[in-house]
Amino acid sequence: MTTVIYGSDLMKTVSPRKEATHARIVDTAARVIRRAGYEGIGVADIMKAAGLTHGGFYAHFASRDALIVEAIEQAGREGMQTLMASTERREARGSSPFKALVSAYLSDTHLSSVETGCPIAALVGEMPRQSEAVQIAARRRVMAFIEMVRTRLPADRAADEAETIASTLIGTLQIARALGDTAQGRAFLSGRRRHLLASFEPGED
Amino acid sequence: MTTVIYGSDLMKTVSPRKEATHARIVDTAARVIRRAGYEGIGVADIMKAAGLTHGGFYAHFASRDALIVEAIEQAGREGMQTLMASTERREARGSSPFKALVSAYLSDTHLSSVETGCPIAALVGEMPRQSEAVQIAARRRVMAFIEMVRTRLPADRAADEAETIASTLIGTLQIARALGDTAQGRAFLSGRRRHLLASFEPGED
DNA sequence: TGTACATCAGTGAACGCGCGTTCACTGATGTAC
DNA sequence: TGTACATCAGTGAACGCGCGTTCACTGATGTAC
Repeated sequence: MTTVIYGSDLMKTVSPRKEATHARIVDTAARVIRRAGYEGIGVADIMKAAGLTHGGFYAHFASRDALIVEAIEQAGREGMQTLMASTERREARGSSPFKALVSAYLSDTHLSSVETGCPIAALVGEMPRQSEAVQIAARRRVMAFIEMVRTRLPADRAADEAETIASTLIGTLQIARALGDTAQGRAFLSGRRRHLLASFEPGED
Repeated sequence: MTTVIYGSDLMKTVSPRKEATHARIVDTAARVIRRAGYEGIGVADIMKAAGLTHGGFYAHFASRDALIVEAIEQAGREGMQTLMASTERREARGSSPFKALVSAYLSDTHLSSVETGCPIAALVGEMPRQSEAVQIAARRRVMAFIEMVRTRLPADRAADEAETIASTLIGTLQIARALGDTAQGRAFLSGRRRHLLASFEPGED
């Protein structure tokens, strides 16, 4: 009778070399999964992109699904960091926290950089079709995103507006990307950006 | 030198029986594609579900991709009809056109019925990865949805608000579905529904 | 410091399977006289 | 109305291919004395 804790490294010591390789595979997968989707992430392709052969995969992960779980967590962390960096640059230039967030999320840069951008916008539609373990990891990312939006809401807004704003941001980016990284997609995005910034905090900044 | 018009039946007469079979395959595909995604739609599975064997497929479609194009068009028509029916029932009970639309789109019924619901919410995230022909068909559905929202906007709202509302509706439904057809997903959905209905047309109806 | 051995990360061939597509065919339906 | 033939919708075996996974192996790194 043993207790198994998924994703934990309890009772196992891993060499620094193996740890680095593992991180390299996950980093690669975190990029590929956003570009190509849950079904576009193949074991052999990922390993090749990480400079390895496919046979070694199962020394690092119990299954393809286990990699996907780690890839989502990594993509979530990385996407949030990138977004925060972009948001803070805008704040430094004088935007309010909320406006900085909206214009960072709905920026042309974010439109083009699917691989390094928000994994929720890239993957939310496919989430209901994933295994339970993957869904749990993905839901955590959704909740984290909503909480981040909440911390940046203007003071006069009700806290439960965060969920609606989060939905709007994600839906808008997805539609803009569906229209293409073209004049049409960029026009859609900038129209929504202007409109959202104007409807919140009117007359300010 | 001949002019080929894709998707057209020009110069070809098709028997009523074959036409009916064709429609049956497309109907099946339009449901499966919303549930299982672009990659979840397999030639053999679709044919089996339509009561046929897979070999006959290519008498009806030039390729799997050609089926997908027709499936999107069918899903778009069907999803829009279903939504309009549900919206009009709400109008008949006294809702404004806009409120009726929002509460129909963000209804618990729509949350559960992926197979017969809005194909944009089901598929928009995968659109950028599709063939050009599929993307064109899908973009047309997106534009049609936005135009439908526009016709139902409250009189005091700027016409360009339709794009933002459409994005919010689609993003909200997707996130609710990602949270699951459970208490959590339904709570998310009803919270957004209430919030949206309150923020538009405040004090009315 | 040097030798002998154990451990371990990564290799590459092989597996079974399901996919999209092709094609020779069959049996039912439609047409000509 | 009946017969002979042509057309045509759908069948089912077969194809080449790429997938996730397994496994015996190799060569490099670490450890003991």
